[in-house]
Amino acid sequence: MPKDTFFNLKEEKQQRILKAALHEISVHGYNKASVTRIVKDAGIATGSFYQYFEDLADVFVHIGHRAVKLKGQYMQQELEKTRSSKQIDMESFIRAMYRGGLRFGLEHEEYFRAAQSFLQLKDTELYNRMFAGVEFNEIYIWINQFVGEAVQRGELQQGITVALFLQLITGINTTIIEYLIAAKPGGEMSKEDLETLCDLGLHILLHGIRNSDN
Amino acid sequence: MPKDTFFNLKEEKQQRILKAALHEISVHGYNKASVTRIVKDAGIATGSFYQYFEDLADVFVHIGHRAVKLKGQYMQQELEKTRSSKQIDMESFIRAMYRGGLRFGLEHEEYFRAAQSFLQLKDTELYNRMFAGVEFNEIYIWINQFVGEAVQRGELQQGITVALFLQLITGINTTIIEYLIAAKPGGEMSKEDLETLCDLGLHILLHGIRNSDN
Amino acid sequence: MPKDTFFNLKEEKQQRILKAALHEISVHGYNKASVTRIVKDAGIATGSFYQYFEDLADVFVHIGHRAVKLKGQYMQQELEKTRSSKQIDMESFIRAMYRGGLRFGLEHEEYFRAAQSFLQLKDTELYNRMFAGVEFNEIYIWINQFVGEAVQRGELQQGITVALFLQLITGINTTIIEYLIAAKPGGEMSKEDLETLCDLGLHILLHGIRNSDN
Amino acid sequence: MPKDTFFNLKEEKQQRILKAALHEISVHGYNKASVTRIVKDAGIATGSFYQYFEDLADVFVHIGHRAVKLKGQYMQQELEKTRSSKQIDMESFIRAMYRGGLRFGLEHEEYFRAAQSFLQLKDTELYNRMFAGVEFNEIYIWINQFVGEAVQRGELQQGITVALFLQLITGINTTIIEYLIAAKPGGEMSKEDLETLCDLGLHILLHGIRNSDN
DNA sequence: GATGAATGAGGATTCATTCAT
DNA sequence: TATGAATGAATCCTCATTCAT
Repeated sequence: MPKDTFFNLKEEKQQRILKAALHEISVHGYNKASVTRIVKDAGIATGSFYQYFEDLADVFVHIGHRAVKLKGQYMQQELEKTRSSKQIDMESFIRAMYRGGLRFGLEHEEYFRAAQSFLQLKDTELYNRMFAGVEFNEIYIWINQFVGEAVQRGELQQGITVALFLQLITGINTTIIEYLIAAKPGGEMSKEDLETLCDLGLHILLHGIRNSDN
Repeated sequence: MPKDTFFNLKEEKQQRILKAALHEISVHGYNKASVTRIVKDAGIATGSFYQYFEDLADVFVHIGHRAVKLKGQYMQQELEKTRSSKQIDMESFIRAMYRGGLRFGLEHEEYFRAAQSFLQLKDTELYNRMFAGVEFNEIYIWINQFVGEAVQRGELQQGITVALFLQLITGINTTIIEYLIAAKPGGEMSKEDLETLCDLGLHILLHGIRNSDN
Repeated sequence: MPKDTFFNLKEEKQQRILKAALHEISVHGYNKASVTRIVKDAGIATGSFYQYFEDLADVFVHIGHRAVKLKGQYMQQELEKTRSSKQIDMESFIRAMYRGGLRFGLEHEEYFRAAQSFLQLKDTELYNRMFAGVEFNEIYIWINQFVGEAVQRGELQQGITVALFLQLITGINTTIIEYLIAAKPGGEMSKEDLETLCDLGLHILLHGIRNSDN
Repeated sequence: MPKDTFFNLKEEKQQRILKAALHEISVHGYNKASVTRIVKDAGIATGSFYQYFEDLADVFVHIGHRAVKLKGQYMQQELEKTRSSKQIDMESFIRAMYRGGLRFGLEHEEYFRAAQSFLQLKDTELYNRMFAGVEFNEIYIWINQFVGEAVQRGELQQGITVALFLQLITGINTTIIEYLIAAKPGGEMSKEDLETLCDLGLHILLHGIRNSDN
């Protein structure tokens, strides 16, 4: 966790530094990220960096936590749009998870990239440090509960667990986001097409990849 | 591309070197891969390495190509199982793509890991070098054609392109493989459960994540 | 020399700071001593440190001076035990020098360690700064005079100068102290053995290392 | 221990590097020694240094071992001068130890300084690494045996152990050497005075510091 | 006087790549 | 062709010292 000295900084400076660090990971990945570039980008001295953070891993874990939290907020927002009715049905739930994840990825490409990089760390000590306790965030607890019950009631395909459920949604999510990002540079995809594409992922989650109208 | 000197080596030595390089990427990821470790593992001199390859990227691109080719073979095999009838229907096709990819990942975990690492490189010069021309492999040409036609006939969900179609299959594939690999150490999953899980991915591709029997 | 600001501090705070600095040198040696650790240990701010002292060397010189002065006091005390008779003979004198030094080292291990560290600095600018003027302390003036006269009267081995005389006593002293300190942890040496050992150094100074009874 | 790559170097280069490292320690002490200065002084690349040695400590341990060995040789030489008679008496033995140590210090001032620096490390892991096994050198085994027997026969002052015996000789030795080195710059001490001074230490070891003719 | 954030030169160490043998 | 020593820029990180508050 960042040291107190970091949190004592003026908000603007904190943001500047985090932005530089986030940018660094999103571009070079966690493994090739460089303190030197971060401090140059943030306009601070090398020594300062180490007065704010224990080491490189420290900032990254912090950024990871922010990413998880932020994505959680996006998902929560989407959930709230539907929660007018007390009971939330599975389809609405999946839609909220998916849409939240999608908006998060599209509106925060750098966080999305960083998160992708972190996921590569699987099985490392840092990965555990990063995601330890994360599942105990408000929203994630709720998700766990909801999906867990659905699994028990047999509302989901045989074999799906809570973990796998989320991974599948995230997987489709990621695929669509990557595709959209890749498409952007060459022609700025029309609003319509974008909308179609977003719905596509959701549709696949709900009905499979085939067009069953056929 | 590896230099001629590499291909002139005895088959066994070539394999030894590639195996070492593959192992290195699969363990440390492309970014942290080290020439030093590779040559030590392969039992060759540092200098020799540079007589076989332009540089580190060179081996990696080569390995990437092998991975793509190998995966293509797995998919082809699956296709051939169904191709008894001249006409192949969409469901059989999807099943073949999916099963091929799944078997590839499970039987060649190191290639799978390496490939995951390469996918992280998106937008880099190396990524382009790696995947340039790949789509012109025999099987991939055929896939392109088949899917292309299906898209035009509207057999797939609105908005799906050839590229996206493959990415989606690969995405689900990857999610399932990761899940299986992660599950292994803690309890050796029964044959049955494994089978169920494999089918699950396929089912999702075909019918969505919900249990529509409900 | 410490700045006035230092001497204006409450006695207790001065002591706290000096104690921290002394501890630091005694543990890490002059070369690896760290301002950071000192201020943390003393419970003051980094900036304060530089309001009290010119720099790190400044505290150290100060501590060195205190060590010299303190050791002088121990020697003086021992001298006074014998000075009942106006005339002090050479043997009594040597005994006093030796015993004073020994007690100083054993009762103030940290000062002893620090002093050892300082002696390593020979030929450096700091060393000169440290020991410049030291010989003009009350007791040292007297010693100089006494030994000087003894040298002139030929009461000491040919070739001995005042400086060498003191260095030799200190040398034996140090050897014995180091030996005692090293012996402590493994078995708590009996009072008797300790006494024997202390006398041993003195005996060597007076009669050589051999047992001349033989 | 230095790596093979180091010992494979041309003798001249090995010497150049060791000389640079030795010089570095003798001037700055072990604690402030800098790889950068060493490589610059030796005229090699930073990277090369780490192809020869594990790390800084590695060279230093090596140099320490050389110092111990070299000093042993000096003592052995002196012993051999006397060993015409089969039996060697205690006085001749002490003289040999003392003279050997003295010549070593005077003819190899840098090794002497380095050794002084190493002795400061007492109680550190490096110290143990440095001196582990050293006592098992040919000459030191012999010394141990000889002194051990003398102690048992009561030929030495009550309370002296083998370890203490050597420390005392070394202590006097060091004092004299330091004094001589300090005296040099201001006037190059006459051959005679130097001789006198050397004998002085020996005399003290044998008969104490007083002139007992008086 | 007191504080503690800011600084940046300097520390050890790594590693892809070259090159002489 | 095979070798492995040589290179040096780049890595992360430390720490005495300054300075604005």
